[in-house]
Amino acid sequence: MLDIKFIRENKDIVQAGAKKKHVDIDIEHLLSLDDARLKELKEVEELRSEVNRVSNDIARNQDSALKVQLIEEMRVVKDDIKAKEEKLKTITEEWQKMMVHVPNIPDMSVPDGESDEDNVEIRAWGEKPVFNFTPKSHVELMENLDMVDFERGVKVSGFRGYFMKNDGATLFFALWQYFLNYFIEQGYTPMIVPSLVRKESLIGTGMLPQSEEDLYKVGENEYLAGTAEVATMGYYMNEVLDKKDLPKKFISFSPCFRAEAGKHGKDVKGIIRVHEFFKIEQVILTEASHEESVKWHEEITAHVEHLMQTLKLPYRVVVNCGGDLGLGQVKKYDIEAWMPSQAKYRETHSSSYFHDFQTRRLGIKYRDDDGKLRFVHSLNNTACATSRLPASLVENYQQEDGSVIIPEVLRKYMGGKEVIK
RNA sequence: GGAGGCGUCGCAUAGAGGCUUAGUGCACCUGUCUUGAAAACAGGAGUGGGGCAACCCACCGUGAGUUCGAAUCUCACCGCCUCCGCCA
Repeated sequence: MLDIKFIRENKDIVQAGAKKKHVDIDIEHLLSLDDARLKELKEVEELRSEVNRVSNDIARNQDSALKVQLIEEMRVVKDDIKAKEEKLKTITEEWQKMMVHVPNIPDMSVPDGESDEDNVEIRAWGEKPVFNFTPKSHVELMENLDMVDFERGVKVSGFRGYFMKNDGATLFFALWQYFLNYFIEQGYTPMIVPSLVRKESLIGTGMLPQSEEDLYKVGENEYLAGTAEVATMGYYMNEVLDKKDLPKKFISFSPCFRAEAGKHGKDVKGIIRVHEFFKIEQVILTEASHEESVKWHEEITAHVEHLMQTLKLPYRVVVNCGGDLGLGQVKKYDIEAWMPSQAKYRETHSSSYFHDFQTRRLGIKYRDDDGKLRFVHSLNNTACATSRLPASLVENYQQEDGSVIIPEVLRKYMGGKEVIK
């Protein structure tokens, strides 16, 4: 959510930002709606003020005939208030509906473009492996090594269901351990967070109302979150933090659920696109400064790049174009790991910053040195998404006989094992 | 699941339709005093919104309602506590 005052003072910038994100919204109309809202608000407040004043007079006055007269007068004013309040409510609801659809303004450095096709590579790392045989897909490799069972996964869980087993299961655990330990060393607070969340955190993070179809709804008010970001951001909802405690750095683990509506034909095979997976997520809350946000954005991206390098997985970093940004995102990098069987990079991490877009909705503030309350800035980046990361890993580390070498850094978490065969 | 009790300004408490647009204590900020601090004394101080301003409006878990007037009464919801049951 943007501040209405900010929108008012920067309507051209906000409108241009929406255009860059390919979001269709009429800021001029929002502002005329706001004018109407303020006009009604003023009228209602003036009437309420009158009622307050006269009510006090009634209480203090001893003349009972005058009291009766005043009460009668107030009865009329009250009806007037009721009618005006009704009107104000209607306008305010329409205003709010529009406000939650106003996108955050993308950074100057975000390239123009419509979809992920238009994202721009800014750097690539690692030697893509050269095979003197045709590389197998992670599906074939994992099934042959009995690391995964899709058939029974579908039997039990439905479309896109899967069981991880044997070295497939321990590989997940190994990655979690390795990533978690690294981030704890970096001063992050480890958390296991709920996936079952109420609406507030989803609206607060900007997942609702736009992306309702991507979520599983499991109750009147409860949904299954698609990322640990949701509950982690909800953690400090409606709280005031101490500036000296900033930045807050969380490394959060949770199951993640994605309905993947409208993507039935995409990535049907394998564990690239599934309805249920696990994720370790970085979440940062920092003071309200663009420079701080940019600094942390580079840092949370660098952490992941470092880990990819220690795993010796070839990857590239792209800067997402305007059309591929979420509603609240100012700028986003995707880190894409090399998938030999597809001969292309696939997104494994997504690193973004939001300024105070999320925290304004969630009510997460801190008291600044000048004594003013400000909304903190928020950022997040994937640390480790299992299943996508292990899918890339087995493909890059495969050998001609179908076995998979375990990256050195993970071996200690897999009982010293060097090869899955 | 059953039965009771309770959600008040950072914390702790008072308040039970109009001397409460919320009192008191602790903590906090500013003075006086002091070499400095502590103590004492005096004053200040919540959040959001509107207005150039004086000032006005809203907020006592959330949302509806009764009333000229609601922290206070009614209803629903959310949460917490105690006991019982069930499960681990």
